[in-house]
Amino acid sequence: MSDEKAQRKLPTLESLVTLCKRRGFIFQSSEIYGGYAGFFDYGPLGAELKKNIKDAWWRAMVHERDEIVGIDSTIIMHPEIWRASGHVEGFNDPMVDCRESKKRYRADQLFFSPVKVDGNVIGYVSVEESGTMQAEAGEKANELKRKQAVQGTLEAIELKEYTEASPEEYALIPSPATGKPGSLTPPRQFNLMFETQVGPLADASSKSYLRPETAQGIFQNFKNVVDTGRVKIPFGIAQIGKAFRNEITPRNFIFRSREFEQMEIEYFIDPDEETWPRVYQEWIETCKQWLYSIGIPEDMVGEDVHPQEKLSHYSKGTTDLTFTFPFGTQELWGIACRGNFDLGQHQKHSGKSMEFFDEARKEKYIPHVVEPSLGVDRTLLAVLTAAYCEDEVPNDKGVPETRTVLKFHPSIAPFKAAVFPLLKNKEELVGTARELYRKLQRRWNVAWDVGGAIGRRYRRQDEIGTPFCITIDFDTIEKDQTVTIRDRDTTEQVRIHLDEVEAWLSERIYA
RNA sequence: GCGGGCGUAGUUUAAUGGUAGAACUCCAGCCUUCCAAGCUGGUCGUGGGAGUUCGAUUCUCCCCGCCCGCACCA
Repeated sequence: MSDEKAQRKLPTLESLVTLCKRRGFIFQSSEIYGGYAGFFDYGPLGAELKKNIKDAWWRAMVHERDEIVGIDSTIIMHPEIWRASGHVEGFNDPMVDCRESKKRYRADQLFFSPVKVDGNVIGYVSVEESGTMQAEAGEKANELKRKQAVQGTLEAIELKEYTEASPEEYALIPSPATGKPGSLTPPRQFNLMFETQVGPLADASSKSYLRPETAQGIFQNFKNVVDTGRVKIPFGIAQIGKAFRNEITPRNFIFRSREFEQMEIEYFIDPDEETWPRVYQEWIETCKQWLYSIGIPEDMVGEDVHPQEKLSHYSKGTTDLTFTFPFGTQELWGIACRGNFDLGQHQKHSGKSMEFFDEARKEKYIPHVVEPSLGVDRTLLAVLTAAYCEDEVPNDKGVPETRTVLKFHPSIAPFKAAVFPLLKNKEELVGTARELYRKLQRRWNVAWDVGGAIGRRYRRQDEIGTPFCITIDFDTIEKDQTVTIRDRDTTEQVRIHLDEVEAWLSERIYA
């Protein structure tokens, strides 16, 4: 496995961006107006690919499972939902910049204290939040006293959050990085939720938000699904939809954008302590298997288990499935055990019971939840990264030429097959090819190409990841009704009878 | 948000204070019996805005976007 990984040649991000533009997968949004950072549009092929990924997920997670149902909730929801979920608070981290060291701190993780000697303030110290920050601050205070050669008794350091500093103190508090006062900015708000207003009057009471995650649409409908969906614990609710985050720095193409699409499941389970670890592990495995099923190689997928101390207070465990992107190994799929935090919060804020009556146990409880959360755009980028391949194929003169191929799994390829008449100026070839094309089109998205030499058409299809190219030649119409089917990855051809094409494709597309 | 670099057609690139040129791609036609062949023709460009100038793609400023690093990522 590690050998395979070492040999795998990752494409550069640039080569992916260029190909996506050239072949109509992904365009920068608002390009004719100079672009708009953090927003991307999907072109004809990208839209197909994205839809195929979503369909594959929905089929595997909803249709092929008895205990998961789907919903489709609104993007704009009651603003109280975001207070209950913690996003109004948590998405509003005040940040502090150090002008000198160019470092940035979260204001609630930066602490300061005046240094007092015999009741006189001789200066300030600051430290970053840590287990040893009290001792650290004490040392810095001692040093300050020594430097200033002040005599007297150093008073106890009382650390306070930087957010509690007064405007006058901002100028006196040193940066932890430089130790010099006056280089820190006041705390500034970074609101990561997009705001909007509902109704034509823009005032405080009309303020609303574009959802920063689809999950709350699920929690918010928990009672509705329980009351109407004939579900029993354990069961899941799935949703695919757009979400919006005002990222400070959108980067890495579609990896982190401001408008993106999520595929999320909230999987509701028994709150006892035995259930969640088992379900959690099952989900990690299920998610991995699904990634493999759409053609993502096992050696490009990793696990990042969050250490206990980094978990939020309500979380019992979080594991990220990671992927080796051109810009590094990054989070793809987050699987989190969120306990009953979300439903509990909504019960508290809405005043409506979120309890579930468990027939088997004859008791009521707020279910706990395991949340596998996956980004559609990130998955698409992972698929592109894994599929991109440059190899060498001899041209008609036998000279090797570079060939760019997207080796998509047939089930998600934008076109499942392409149909060509060998020559476009022979009516019989074109007519027969057209018939086959029409027939296959009823079942799949199929490409049609008559332009230029046959080799060019093959290469074009290679670049957009069409797994099979079917060519109608003179044998088809004059001899035995056979066609050639050329394989994208090997460039090898087989001849099969015209009537067998559909079954032949079907076997390989759904394999 | 900070620092650095960059911005000429879809792509790669040339040139200039005075008509922006090419190759490949793409489109059309001819030709072509299986891997980007050939011939003919065609479309498409100086990121946007101000300023200096008789004249700016070129010089200056602002904005936008992209890339790299830092920071951020509930």
